Order: sequence, then structure tokens, then C-alpha cells
Amino acid sequence: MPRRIASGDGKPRPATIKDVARHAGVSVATVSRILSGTYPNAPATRSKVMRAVRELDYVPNAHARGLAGVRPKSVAIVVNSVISPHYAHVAQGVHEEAARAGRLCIVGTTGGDLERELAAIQLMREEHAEAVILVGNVNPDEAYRERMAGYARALAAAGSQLVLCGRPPLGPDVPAIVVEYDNTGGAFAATSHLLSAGHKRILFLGRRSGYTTPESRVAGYRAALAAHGVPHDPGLEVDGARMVRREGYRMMRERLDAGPRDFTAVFASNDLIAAGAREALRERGLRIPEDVSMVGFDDLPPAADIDLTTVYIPHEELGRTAVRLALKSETPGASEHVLLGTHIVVRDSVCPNVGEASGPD
Amino acid sequence: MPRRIASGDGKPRPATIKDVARHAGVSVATVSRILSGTYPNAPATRSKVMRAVRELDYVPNAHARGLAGVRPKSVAIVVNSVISPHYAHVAQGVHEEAARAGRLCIVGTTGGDLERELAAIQLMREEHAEAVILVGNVNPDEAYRERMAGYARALAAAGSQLVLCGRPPLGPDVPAIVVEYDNTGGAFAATSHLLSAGHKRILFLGRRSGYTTPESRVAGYRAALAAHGVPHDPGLEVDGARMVRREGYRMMRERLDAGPRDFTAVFASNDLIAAGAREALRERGLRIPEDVSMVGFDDLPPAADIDLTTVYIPHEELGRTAVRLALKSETPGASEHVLLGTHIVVRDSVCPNVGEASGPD
DNA sequence: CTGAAAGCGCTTACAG
DNA sequence: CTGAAAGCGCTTACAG
Repeated sequence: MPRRIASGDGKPRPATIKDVARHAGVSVATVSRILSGTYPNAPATRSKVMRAVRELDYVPNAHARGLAGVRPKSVAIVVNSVISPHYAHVAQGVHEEAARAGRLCIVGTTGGDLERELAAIQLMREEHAEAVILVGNVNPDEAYRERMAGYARALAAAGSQLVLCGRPPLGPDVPAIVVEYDNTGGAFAATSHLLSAGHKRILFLGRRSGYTTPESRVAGYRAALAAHGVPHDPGLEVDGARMVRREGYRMMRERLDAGPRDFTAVFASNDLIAAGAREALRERGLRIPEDVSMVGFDDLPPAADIDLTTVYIPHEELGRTAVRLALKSETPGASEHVLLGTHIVVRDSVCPNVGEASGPD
Repeated sequence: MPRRIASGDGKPRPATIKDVARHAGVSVATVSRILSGTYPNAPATRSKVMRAVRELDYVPNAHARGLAGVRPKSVAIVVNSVISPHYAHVAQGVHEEAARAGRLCIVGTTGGDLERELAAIQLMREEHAEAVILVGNVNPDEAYRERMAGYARALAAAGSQLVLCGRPPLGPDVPAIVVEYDNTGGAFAATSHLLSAGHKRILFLGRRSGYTTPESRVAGYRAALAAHGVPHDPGLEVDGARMVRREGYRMMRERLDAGPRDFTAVFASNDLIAAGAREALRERGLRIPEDVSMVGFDDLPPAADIDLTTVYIPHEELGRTAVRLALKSETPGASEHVLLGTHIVVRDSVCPNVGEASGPD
């Protein structure tokens, strides 16, 4: 049982470096040096000090240490929500790499609210986090770019580093590290997979104008159509408000209600949308893949449960890379751009097209 | 564009309170008081100071503030992994409540590793987190109890507070807040639901001796059998190593391989296990609920996708309550015990038993 | 290899 | 309502 120091009024208070020094019969400078482990020291002194540390259950005060100029041991991540599977997996990667480097993770959630994002960044600046990682889908309009440039410069000035994860770069004059993954390539592969099975009428579910993630997936979809010489019908691109299950259900439901089915396959902009769309199809007695083929994006838990062919994103690798690059860069305010690959994962949601569905031609 | 202070060597450095004071023509004490907002102050002075703060983009240094004795603005949570849906939802609740209270969240992941748990707690002590929340299933043996008692006392001594979430209390002499939910009651309701549908041979999938979560669910299962006058057959309780999908698959698969089916219904100790077991059943052509009825526990995402009747746990409420109680308690090292309710959520995974399965009698 | 002392950026009695 | 000064617990040149 470690002893506790009693202050004047008898209440226990945590031991300080002074207590340790007194206990070990050395100066505080010596204790500090021995604990830092980067100075030469006499073994006898060393063991005296370590013994005192153990006996007093001494834990250094991170605030004092931070004030005295030592780089703090924390990285920060800001996400919309920690229950979104994609964010959770990226965060998991961040945690792993942070733990490996002996860093603590500060996590901020915004719920998509700008006020909360600002407040989170502010608190992280106060804490002097070594890096601040922002992740996820955004609409990179002028206001967004200015906000990010402001964050980047403020963090750099404070010796920290802004990292953008799954977002586009901000431009050469903004000090930020960017870790992206290949949305367009993945969407190209997914669409090609359907095209190779003979599908020509492929519904794209979940377009959202202005937002980087769905837009780059639509781009891959269109590129694949073009590459296979299949005409592009804008009427097959369905808009969705958010990339969630319920939206997938709504979009498919409304499509089926609107008239005779004019597609044989579906490319859902993510797995959650695929799961929702699948439910709407089943309510009409349409099975996957016998009646309709479907491909998703993300390769997150729902995909395995519904046997969905989808596109794998290196979620955790994104988080690990973000931390690795941020901690590596000696100079705060570094700029770097990394693009990680994606690939298709084949399950059982695509059948060859036997030409049932009627096109508008 | 905020001005940046240039230090001697020309590199920008973040503004300090001194810069603000000089810029506003007042003393640092005045700036400090105005920013704290808890002292009387002259409106004219106030606006001068706020203007300087804005123009210099001043952010207070949390380390200096912490050192000077102000309670830090962070709560900490320690979980096995952030991608486990249960942990993620509890964490979401913690974040919400923390954000509401203007606190930052420090999140530690342990991967179930004791070394990492210890390291995380240590770092959180260094950071002087206001509360440290530990969540999840454990085997509360002597070593565990001693470890927790040590954490609790060390945190209390440092003015912080240990909170146990979904874990049993440690005893009256240990300063910890405990927020539990009703596992046994939920399991009783789930089992009763199956019994009411006429099932008598109910497989319990995922017993794990010594671990609090599965053990209290088994207890509810047994209590329900007893209450309904159905004989308890220990042979219907199947052991599982971890509460994951793959284990559910393995347990069901081995059970079906071992001989003729001797149950008409399944109570899975959580939804993931239910999803895995369902897959094994389907491989044998057994459908839910036509051939086998099934009930799970958690009411997390997989449940809706597989139409599973299950037990709802107030995951997020657990996290919110943990933070609320911890921040409320003025005296660090408070003791408190809260038990939140659970309830059954009926979907489409239970049919009346028509007496197909053969019991051992 | 070790110690005495300055300083990091705040807050808060203590005076006025 | 405001200012001068001590002090929080460390680290690190500066001496020796």
C-alpha cells in the first residue's frame, strides 16, 4: 500500500516531485533527470529515487510538465459521432497507434454542429494536443476552407498539427496533413463488377451534391459506365440526405412506388444505405441477388450479416497513418498528402443479368 | 485574421495572458478575472479585454490553468475497444454529457490488456481528469478488486473520481460511483417471453463463468425457468469464450453437429452471438422464427437487420449518468450506486412452440 | 554526475 | 473594481 502524503489539514494529497526528492535524499533536479531517463545518472541514486517513486505512488503532474515546456502526450480526434461504424473504426486505429506511442487520446464529438466543432478545437488547443485529427465527409465550400485554414494555422503556431482524414487537401499554403482513401477507384471497381455481370441499368443510391464522399463515389460510378460503353442515365442517380440506413430504405421505397422497376442492379453509396434499400426490396418480395443485384461501400459490420459484396476501406489504417504522420513530422505545421487504396470484397449479392428489367429504350 | 505574436527569433508563438494584458492596457490579474467571469468588472475594461482576446486569438493554456489550481475540464473513459457497439454507445453518452458540461473527453482503449489499462489510468492521473469511467464486463476476482480499489483511492486522493459502468460495486470502503443496468431482470423478461410462447427447451448461448455480464444473464434465465415451473437442464447452457459473433456461430454449429436438435428456442447472451448462431442455423436450413425461436440482448444495430427480439439496454444513458454523477459529486471519492432498467423489444424472431423438438424425457 | 535557481502561464489571496 | 506578487509542480540551462 503506497503511503500518501498528508497535507497540513490531514487530507491526503498526491505526492509531488519535492516529496520524492526529500524521501530519496536528493534534489528535485535529480529526480526529474532520472525520471526523464535521458541524462547520465549513478545507479545508486537511481534506485533510491525509483524506490521513493514507488513508495509514494508518485505520478508526475502533466500540467506542470506541460508548462515547463515538455511536449504533451496526447493526440486529439474530432468526429461527428463515435457510434458511426466508420468513425469508430478510424478512431480505433488512432487509439492503437497512439497507445503504441505512449500517447493519450482526446476525442471530441460534434454531432455535425459547427459550434461544437469550434469548441472542441478550442479545448484541444488549450490542452496543447500534439495533433488534431478531423475525420469524415464534408461539403468543402468557401466557409469550410476558411475555417480549416484558420484551425491549421492556429494549431501550427501552437506547435501542433492539423490532420484531415478522408477529406480533400486544402491547398499548398495551408499547413495540414491529409490522409485520404480512394473513393473513386473503389466505386469504379464496384460498378465494373456489376457491369461485368451484364447489368446495364444500375441505380446509384445516395448522391449528395457538394459532399466529397458521395460525389467521388458517383464519379467512379460514371467513369465505370463510360469505360464499359454503357450510356449514363442521370435518372438512375438518386439523391439522399444522409448516408444512413433509413435514407436507403426511403430512397428505394420511393423508387419502387414511383413506377415499374427500371434497374437490375443497385450501387449503394455505403453499406448502411444498402441495408436499408434491401429492406425496402424485401417488403416488395424482391430478393438479393436473385431479383436485384447490389453492391455497397465500406465493408463494415452490416455487410457480412446481409452477405453484401462491397468495397473495403482501410478504416483503421487511416487512423493509424494519421497518427504516425503527425507524430513523425518534427516541424509543426507540416504538409503531406497520402492516398490509401480500396478494394472490392465479393460476397453473395450479385447475379448475372438475365435481362428481365426493362430499360426506357 | 488574428495577429500572431512574434517571439525574438521571429517565429509566431501563441499569445499569452501577458500579451492580452499589454494589448488591452490592464494587468494580467484583470484579464484573468474577466475571462473567468466570476468577478465584478467594469464594462469598459471588459470590452477592452475581450477585444484584445479576439485580436490576438488568445486561447488560455490549460496546463498553466491546471497548475494554478483550477479544476481541469476533462473526463476520461476506459474501454476495451471503441468499435464494440456497446462501448461505442456508452462512450457516445459520455461525450454528449461531457460536451454539455463543457468538458473534453479522454478515451483510453485497453484491448483487454492489463498493462494498457494501467498505463491509461496512469496517464489520466497525470492529466488530472475530473473523473475516470471504466466500462464493461469483467471477472471480479480478488486481483481485480484490489486493482480497482487502488485506482479508486489514488484518484480520490488526486481530487478525481472513479466510476464503474456496467460493473458490480467494490464494497463500502472503496470510493467509487457505480452505474449498472439490470441484466438479470432483462434476461428474466427475455426468457419469460420464450416460455410464454410455449417453449420449454431453451438453449442459453454464451455462458462464461466468473464474468459478471453473462453470469447475471444466466441467473435471469434460470430464475425465469423456475418461475414458470420449467425444469432447468444444465445441458442447455453452452459456454462461450467471448461475446462476439464468431463465438455464436461456433457454439451453435458445434451444438448442431453434436446430435439431434434438443431445443426449440435460443436465448443468446447478446445480439452478436445471436447473429452468429443465426448464421449457423441457416447453414442447416433452419429458419428463424419458423424452425427455431431466438431472443438476444443489447438491442444494437445487428438486431434490427436480423429482426431479432431482444433486450434493450440504456447504453447511452449509462454514459450520461456516469458523467452526471461524477461531475455532481463535490467531494472527490464519492460512493454511489445506480441501477438502470432494461426492457424487452419485440421484433420477429419468436413463434409459438408447436412441440416439434424432442426433450430428453 | 548533482544542486540551486529561473521560468513556463496561469489564479488568487492580499492590499488598496 | 484593479494591481503587485506569491505560488502551483515541473524542466533545464548554468555552475560545479
